[in-house]
Amino acid sequence: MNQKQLQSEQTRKRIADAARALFTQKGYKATSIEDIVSATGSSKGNIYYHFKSKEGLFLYLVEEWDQEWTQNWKNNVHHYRTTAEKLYGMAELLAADDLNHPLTKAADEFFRQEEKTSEAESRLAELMGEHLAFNEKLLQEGIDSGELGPHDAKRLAYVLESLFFGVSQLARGFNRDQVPILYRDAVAVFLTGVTSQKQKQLPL
Amino acid sequence: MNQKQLQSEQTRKRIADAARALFTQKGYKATSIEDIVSATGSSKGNIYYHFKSKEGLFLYLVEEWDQEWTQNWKNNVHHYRTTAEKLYGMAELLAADDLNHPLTKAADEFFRQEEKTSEAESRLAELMGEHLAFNEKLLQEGIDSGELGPHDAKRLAYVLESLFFGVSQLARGFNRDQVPILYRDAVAVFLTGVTSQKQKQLPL
DNA sequence: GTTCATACTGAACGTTCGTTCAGTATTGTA
DNA sequence: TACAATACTGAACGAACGTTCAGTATGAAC
Repeated sequence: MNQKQLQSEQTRKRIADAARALFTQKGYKATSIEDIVSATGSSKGNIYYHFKSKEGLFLYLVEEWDQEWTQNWKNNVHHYRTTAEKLYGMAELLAADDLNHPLTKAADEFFRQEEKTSEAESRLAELMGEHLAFNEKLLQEGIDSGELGPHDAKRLAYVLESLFFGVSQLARGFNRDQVPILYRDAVAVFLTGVTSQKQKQLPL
Repeated sequence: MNQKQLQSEQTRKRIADAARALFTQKGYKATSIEDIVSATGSSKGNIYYHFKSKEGLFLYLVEEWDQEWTQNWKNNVHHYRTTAEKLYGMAELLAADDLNHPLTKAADEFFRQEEKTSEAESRLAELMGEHLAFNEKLLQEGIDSGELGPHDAKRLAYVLESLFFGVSQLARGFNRDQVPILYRDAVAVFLTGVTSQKQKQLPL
């Protein structure tokens, strides 16, 4: 790779990283291109050289989040045996990222505003669906193995998603060391709520 | 009361109601004064005659939400005996209001944007604190009576708040009849998670 | 019927926003 | 060194925003 190509890629990354932090902090609408200019030192035009539009930049970030999260999970999943361990693992990973939940947060705001490309709309819906399917699969495995009670995995997936989403929102106002505690509390309550009667020895 | 005063009050209410629906649907920033003008038929100037500013209007709505919720709760609380019933009751009330959670939703977005009066900021923080205190008190009663296990009520209050907040967000994309199901599922999981071992007969 | 406070209008304002583009700098290529 | 492609700049744009205000309509008070 060229020096030029390398530098270009670094610039692209610098913009993406700054935008990611800003979107997470301030939300989609409240983050302006000017904010990103200030945070990066790049010019306005340069941002539009690297990304098609504000929406395109956001969509790129969401895809990136999704991939990072998937990768991160794959790297760690072999540490966990039971569903309980997996859920606590998820909580830990989510708490560690200060950007928290990869999809549902800024995406939610973006989702409900009217003006957006139908391409962006459908892609986001797709990712959201995949994410819920991931939750459902994890829970279904726990149910099948008898670790969790005979619940409806699809409905539980919504509850779990709600819980994690809510925690990630509430955690924004917390001190850094309180965040993992809230995540763990949440998972503990959830797990006790769904674990089968036969095996009620929870970790922690 | 005069005919004029009455009509003025009706106009004020018409503006407030429309604004409430719009803020809930689209969020704070994405709702423009022009949107409210379109929804009410009132003029821009008239909105500023009745309310100090967009922020003032929003703050008024939050106070109104808070009062309505408190009143609604007081009207219904005598139907519920146990903590479990109270939580299911809360879920039902929240699900019934399509505006859902009175404080945490649009307020969260409003909260994290920088430009806002310090008056608005502190008032919002105050209301949020009261709301968490309400959760905590309810849970503490359950713990004291032995219905719930010996948990930390303050920490549980955060978990419950997260759960309800998450559910209210996720529920936005749902069909009307699915919403109460999600709320009930959430409370069921939460309750099973926190109920003491001695009395594991849950309602539902 | 005249007076007056109240209720309301809508054009205009100053900002801020996302986006564009003509032009410049920098680097790879021949 | 000359040329071309890529990377970047920043002024300028039109649209949208929250807010203001001089002016008008309306019902209450006398």
